[in-house]
Amino acid sequence: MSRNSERTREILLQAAFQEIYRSGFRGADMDAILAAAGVTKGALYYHFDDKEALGYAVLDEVMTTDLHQKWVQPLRNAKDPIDALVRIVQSESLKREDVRRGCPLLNLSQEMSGLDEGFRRRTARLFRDWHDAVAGALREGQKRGLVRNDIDANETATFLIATYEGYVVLTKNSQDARTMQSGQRRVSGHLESLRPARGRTRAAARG
Amino acid sequence: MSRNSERTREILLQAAFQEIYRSGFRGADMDAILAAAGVTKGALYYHFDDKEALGYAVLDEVMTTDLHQKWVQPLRNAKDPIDALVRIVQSESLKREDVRRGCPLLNLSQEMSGLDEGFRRRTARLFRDWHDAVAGALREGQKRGLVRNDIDANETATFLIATYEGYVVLTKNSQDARTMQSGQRRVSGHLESLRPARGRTRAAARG
DNA sequence: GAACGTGCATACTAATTGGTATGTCCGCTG
DNA sequence: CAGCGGACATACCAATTAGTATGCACGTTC
Repeated sequence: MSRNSERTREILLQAAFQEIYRSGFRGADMDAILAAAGVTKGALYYHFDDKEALGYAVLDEVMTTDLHQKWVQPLRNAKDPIDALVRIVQSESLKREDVRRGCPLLNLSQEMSGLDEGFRRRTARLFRDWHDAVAGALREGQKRGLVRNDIDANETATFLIATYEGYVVLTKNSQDARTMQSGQRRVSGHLESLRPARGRTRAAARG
Repeated sequence: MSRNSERTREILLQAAFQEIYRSGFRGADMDAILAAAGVTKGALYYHFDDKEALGYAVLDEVMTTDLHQKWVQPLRNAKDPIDALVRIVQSESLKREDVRRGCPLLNLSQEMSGLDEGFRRRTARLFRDWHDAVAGALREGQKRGLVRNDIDANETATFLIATYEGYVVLTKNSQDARTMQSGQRRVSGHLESLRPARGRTRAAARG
């Protein structure tokens, strides 16, 4: 039954993602993953060579998919990129559990990027995908006159992601959703400031 | 020999800080700390009850001191708070090793704040000290006409720290100092924009 | 100078945990 | 229907590592 095999693998990946999200990669307990997945070690080590390979697969498959669903796809062909960005930022969950656990990508990057080059390359790729989705949307908006032309799309995308993630970090620490709300207002406000000055002005000072 | 006792304790704290900075708290190897400190287990467990107590002491003493030296003291009685803030931001090390390891406080907060309330309270206290130092400097600058009055010192301080730390996170992941340089320009630029509009404004950020 | 407590060294314990070796069910193929 | 390999389950191993038990040097005190 090769079909159940794929299903088992997927269940393991999801369980591994949750466990890693809870405890970090090094703190993730293989037995806890197995218990959550409802399988045993034989199944896990049949599908994955070792813990590292499982972690890599979680990044390559689960977290890549989540990032694309949350950021890449909504920005691709968005009617107005700034509207779309504001919508995504405002949709950030403020539930206690989500606030306390923070951003899965940030967590994993922060924990592993200095220790394991395989993890670093993968998290870097996801951050780049994220950055490229935002920067591409901004550039597309510039072409269509929806975004000011005097800003650098790449630098602005990095700034937006840095600020956003910075607030996620502070919120995870304070465990106070108001920190994140403040961040949402700030980032949304900055996004609004990227709209072209309605009326005239096409050539502003280039920073 | 009570004097050597204090010295041993301090050496242990410094070694523990370095090891935790390298490997995280849970990844920190007690034996590695002992080797670096040049003492043995008897000494460590004489001064600290367990690993958790050692971690708490590192936060309460080593990291608190570092934060105060880098942020709190330079901002206390600074001639111009914005000048002082820009100076601190620009002084961030761009050396490969420092870039790769990121911010000690952020690392520890990120790793432990969701898992251990003792760690969370301590990192939250440090973030609050940091925030209060920045916000206090901004408020003092407002009183003295060196900072715009139409900004909220608390919200601005949180924004500055979030953005700064966000760039640190991205830099740690990309391992490219240019990311941090971009962040320094952005944060410095924002700091300059906080000066009161007085006649001509908009001093450019120093490259 | 003998007792004593501080400050530390050494050797050991025990639990956690990633990984392996082996067995087995079962559907498919020849 | 024989047997063969894919897809697991079970039991075990071995290394790491936080923590403990004990011993001892040495200066201080009475």
